[in-house]
Amino acid sequence: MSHEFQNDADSFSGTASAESQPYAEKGAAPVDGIEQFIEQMGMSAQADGVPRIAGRIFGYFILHGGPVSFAQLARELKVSRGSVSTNARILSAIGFIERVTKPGDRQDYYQLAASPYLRMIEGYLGRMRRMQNILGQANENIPETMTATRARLAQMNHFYEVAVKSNEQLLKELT
Amino acid sequence: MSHEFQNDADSFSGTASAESQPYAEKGAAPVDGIEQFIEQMGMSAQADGVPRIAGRIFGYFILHGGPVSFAQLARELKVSRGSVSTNARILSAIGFIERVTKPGDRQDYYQLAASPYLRMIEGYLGRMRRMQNILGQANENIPETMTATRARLAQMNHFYEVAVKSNEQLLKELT
DNA sequence: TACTTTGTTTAGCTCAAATTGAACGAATTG
DNA sequence: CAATTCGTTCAATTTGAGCTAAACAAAGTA
Repeated sequence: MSHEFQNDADSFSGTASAESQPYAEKGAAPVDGIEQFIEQMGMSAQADGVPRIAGRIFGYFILHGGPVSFAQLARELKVSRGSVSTNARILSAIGFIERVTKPGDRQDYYQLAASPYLRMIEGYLGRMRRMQNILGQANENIPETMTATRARLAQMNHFYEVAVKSNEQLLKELT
Repeated sequence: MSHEFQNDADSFSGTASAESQPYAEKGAAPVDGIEQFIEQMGMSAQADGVPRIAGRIFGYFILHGGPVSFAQLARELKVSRGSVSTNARILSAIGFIERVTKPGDRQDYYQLAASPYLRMIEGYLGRMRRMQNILGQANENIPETMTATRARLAQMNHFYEVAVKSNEQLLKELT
């Protein structure tokens, strides 16, 4: 096995090994670091406008890393297959996780992407450039006569230019 | 007047000066750069998980800058006083706008804050530190034996450390 | 004191997005 | 070919948040 996750290599919670469920029972509060982390990632995601389940899945992969089957995700996170389907697709579209195949296994497997954090920065950059776009339009459409307004827009644009450069730099550093 | 906004110094849309309403009539699409910018800021905010009206108010202030009365905001953006109340409070809590008073005037006035963009970065920093917090907890609660997991968490933490430093640097640059 | 103006708060409506569950099609296996 | 298994999709439900309108409190003004 490529990772040393618990004695049960296929599962956090040992669902496969019968009765004992050290955490994640019912709708109870997180009972240990694992559950807690996953849950916090969910909350965090939600706060950032991302579906909570996507956050939980991402959290799960940060902890687990290695290839995890679609079914296992649904089982361990206790969500419907539908949710796993959509949210895993979201995550892999962003580039946080990626699909992998196991020869002779029909199931879908996912694993943590190589550098999910770079994608995070790329996300920021995307939003900033979108803002610069809006500013560009404003610059075209707002009359010359409104000099103070145009000055503020220019200032705002300047901010984004510096910020974009800074994050591009950061991206390089982390590569 | 401290700003050269249209001939009507108190209003974008000249509501005060009777019938003409060059833009912003009914629920119609934006008809010029001003309206368009405000609306795009609203959409942008919404996409970032911020109430749309907060975004529109912020957009309004980027364009207008100067002290604007509470009532005027509600009137020109065509939103309820309740919405103005809550959203202006949000924006001033973040530090994007600030309340000012006019002697002998009971109304609330708001104006664009001195450096709203710095606050934006501070916002990023806050979220990143919150993530580092979560990672700190995980580091405490996750058993030593799960070395690969802990390695991934450490890597994640490293990312945030670098990112935080980078943004602190950016903050300095812009000050 | 009655009346107006101003901002906040609260209850309720609306709307969008998340999540589920079931139906479905594709692939596999017996 | 039946019977499973798997992932996607779609309809329905739930949830939550934004927004409004109305009630309200505070602070003038007549």
